[in-house]
Amino acid sequence: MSARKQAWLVKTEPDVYSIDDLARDGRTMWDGVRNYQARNLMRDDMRVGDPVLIYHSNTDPMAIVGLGEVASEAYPDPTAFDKKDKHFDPKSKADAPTWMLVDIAHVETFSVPLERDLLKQQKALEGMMLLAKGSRLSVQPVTPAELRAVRALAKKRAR
DNA sequence: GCCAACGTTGGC
DNA sequence: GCCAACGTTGGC
Repeated sequence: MSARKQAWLVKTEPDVYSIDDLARDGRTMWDGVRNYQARNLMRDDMRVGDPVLIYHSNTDPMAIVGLGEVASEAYPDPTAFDKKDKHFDPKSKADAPTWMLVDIAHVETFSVPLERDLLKQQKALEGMMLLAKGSRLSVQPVTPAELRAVRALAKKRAR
């Protein structure tokens, strides 16, 4: 028996890539992450099949909008090698890639987005990294209790 | 639009 | 190695 899967949360700006885009694509390279801590989590700690909450940041309303799952092992982020890409990084070399990513697959879109204000009201989510002041990490671990609370909330709010 | 929090860069 | 300056994230 495998250990309980680690759960995650990833942020995305819906203007750039939304849960609807993910639903349409089925799965996608989670590219463009340029933060070492976030990279390390994807590279070292994510496992295929881990659940991933999808969060819309920098938008109105900000909300957890659905669930995905890790769909690949980590591999080099090709956008780092592409001069024309916004996330091009001349320091990342093909034989020693700086930036790694995983694929994320769509699992479900919550019928009602779980807005940040609502999340903040949940006792069970008090310690959630997402809700901490100044928390900017775009790939973050989620505890089993937090995942359970979010899924329960999604079910309760479903219509 | 503002700005706090945080990460990175570069001069020394 | 320190730290000031700068850039970015992202909530408000």
